[in-house]
Amino acid sequence: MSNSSLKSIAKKLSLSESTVSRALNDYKDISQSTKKLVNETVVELGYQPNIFARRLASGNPECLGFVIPWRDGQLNDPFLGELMTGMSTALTKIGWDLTVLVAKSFENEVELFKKLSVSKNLSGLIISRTLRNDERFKILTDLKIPFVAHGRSINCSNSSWLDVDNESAFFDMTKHFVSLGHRKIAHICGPNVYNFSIQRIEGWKKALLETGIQIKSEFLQVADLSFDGGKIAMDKLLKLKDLPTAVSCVSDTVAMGAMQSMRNHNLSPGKEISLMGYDGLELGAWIDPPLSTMTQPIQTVGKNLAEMLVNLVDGKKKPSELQKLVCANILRRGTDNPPMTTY
Amino acid sequence: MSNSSLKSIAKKLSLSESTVSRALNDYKDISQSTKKLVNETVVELGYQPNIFARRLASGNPECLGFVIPWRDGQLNDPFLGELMTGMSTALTKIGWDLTVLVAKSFENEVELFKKLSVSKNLSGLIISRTLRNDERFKILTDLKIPFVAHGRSINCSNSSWLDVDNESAFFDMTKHFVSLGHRKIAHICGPNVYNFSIQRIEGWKKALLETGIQIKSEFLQVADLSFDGGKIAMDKLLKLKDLPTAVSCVSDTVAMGAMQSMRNHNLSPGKEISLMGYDGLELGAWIDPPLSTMTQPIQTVGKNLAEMLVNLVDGKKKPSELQKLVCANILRRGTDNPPMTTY
DNA sequence: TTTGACTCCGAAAGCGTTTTCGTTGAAAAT
DNA sequence: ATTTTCAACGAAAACGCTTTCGGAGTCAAA
Repeated sequence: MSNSSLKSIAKKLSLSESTVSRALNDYKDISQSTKKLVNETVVELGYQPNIFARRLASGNPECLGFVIPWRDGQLNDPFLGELMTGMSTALTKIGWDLTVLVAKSFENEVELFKKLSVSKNLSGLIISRTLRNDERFKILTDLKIPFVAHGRSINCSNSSWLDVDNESAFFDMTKHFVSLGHRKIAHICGPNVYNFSIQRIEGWKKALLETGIQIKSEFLQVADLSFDGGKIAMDKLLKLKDLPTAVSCVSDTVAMGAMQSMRNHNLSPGKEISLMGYDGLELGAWIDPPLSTMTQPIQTVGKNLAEMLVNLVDGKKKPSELQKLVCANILRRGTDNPPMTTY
Repeated sequence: MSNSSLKSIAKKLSLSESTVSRALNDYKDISQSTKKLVNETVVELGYQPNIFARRLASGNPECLGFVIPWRDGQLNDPFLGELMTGMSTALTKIGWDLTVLVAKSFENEVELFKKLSVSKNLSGLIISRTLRNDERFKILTDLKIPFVAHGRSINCSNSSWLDVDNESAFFDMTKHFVSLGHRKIAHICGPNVYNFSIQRIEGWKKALLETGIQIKSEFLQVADLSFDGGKIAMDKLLKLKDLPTAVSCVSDTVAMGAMQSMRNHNLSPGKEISLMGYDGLELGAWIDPPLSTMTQPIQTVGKNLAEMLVNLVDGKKKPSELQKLVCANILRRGTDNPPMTTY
């Protein structure tokens, strides 16, 4: 039971090991009847292949690496669990493994890539937190390491990626404010090193443009992707003579900082000024008032990322053929309301 | 460079592969001089061993599995990233891998254990979210799978674990309230299926006992480990004729629910009633007023967990010799203050 | 009848390590 | 001078699977 090998199955069926192996791997030069026979004895003996022998012989590590994002020291990504669960469930189905890698810095990450390219311990890599101009795309491509990125970059057209449609998400959010009656809609964006920052700004702008609202440059504030960043940015907005009635925030964290700033100015979030975040953090529901936001199906994203990478490794698809955009959805909680005075 | 093997090193040094292998593994029947020579050519050729060949031959997977906690559907554990980073950094040092496993249910988890015990793909397991009476301890022991638990259980004395000293943490928290002048100190605990719930209650009780404060049963409220759970529990506390002046909460999440309840009753958290959470969630600092809490060094915990398991796998220690208690520290933010009226 | 095509399977050579066991030569002991 | 000891290394068999190649057998086409 515990130590069943190809040999034991072969002996039991009076077949050769190679036939059994090819039967298990669904080779076409094995008859259906023996395949059936082999599969039956496999379950009977509780056979599980030795993955290390298989990986050694086949040259395929059957193992995907997920590079834990390190930037900003913001390791406490609440989505990691869900994301990795999605990946893992997709992989266990086909008997592959998911291993995690950490890089403490950019240099560290590149060094890790180089090591991997010679050791070939991993079939492919999933990277995340992509930058506007992310060198990793070129580096990994040059090193011939198959990878798919969670997020896009300026130079990702020949690579494989999965991303949220940031632009349409913030287009939708802004349009939502418009439909509530808002006309003075500000946006707190993130640092422009991040690709999604730029795209989210674009979505906001596009919605205003389409609605015929003039884009006022003072209504666009850059913030660090942190609570304090959001607070500082909102402070600036509140110094304007002509205040916005709604604020679209690049992330929930930033939005919560913005809410803090509003309270400091004796304003009630969602009352004098509406606001929305992005990410769908659960904790946004725990504050008062609960933060409206936008969500995405993280677990599905993880599953897709893994599946895309497997297809890439198997050579079934080219990187440029594996690009996927998913949608975010508005989650109304409490901070998106009609303006108090209509203009 | 890319395809250097033991053979290439052996050829270059006019040694046999076996000698090179033993030199690399620091066998004592290899002279210091050749060891030095081998190690030099290793860096020169950029040699990296094929881990699959090594794992096949040695029979040691050199790979640890981390079972992602699934209970409560509460996958969004903000600590996962840090925890796994700690584990991974400890493992990369010795060339081991960390792979993640997910189980959707208890049955699913047991099934996974059984598979692992025959496939032997992993050297050992790290489990977390331990229950008061956690069957996994016995199951894994019976299956002879080396493991270390993040958290204790009633039957863990012969197993390896690492846990926070929950009792002294809540002892400290309660004593802290006492030193601020509080005498009416309630505790919102978690479901008693969790081991830490019981221990935290003990800490609270012990501190009251030592201070000579009578323990009132109505000052102990059970709550689900969620925002809503905390809210409901606090609602009950606020129905008492004799209100507490301080509330010790089993977790930050619960504490935030409690704060919501207080606001609903027109009470300001940290003013009429002080309260503290536990976990050190960053977001506790983002709300108003910022939540006082207790923290622990998660990354170190992850590192320790991995190191303990490696020692266990190597057979250097017995499970019962690998048990570690770490301390949590008070983090004052804003909700722990002296009582408004002294008694 | 011969040739060819096709199906199904076995033999055997890997994959790159580890590890046991035996051997060699030199130094130490007798 | 002979034996014993010991340090340092090589030979070779594993580890359990994959994959190429060729061969046997069957059947239809020539």
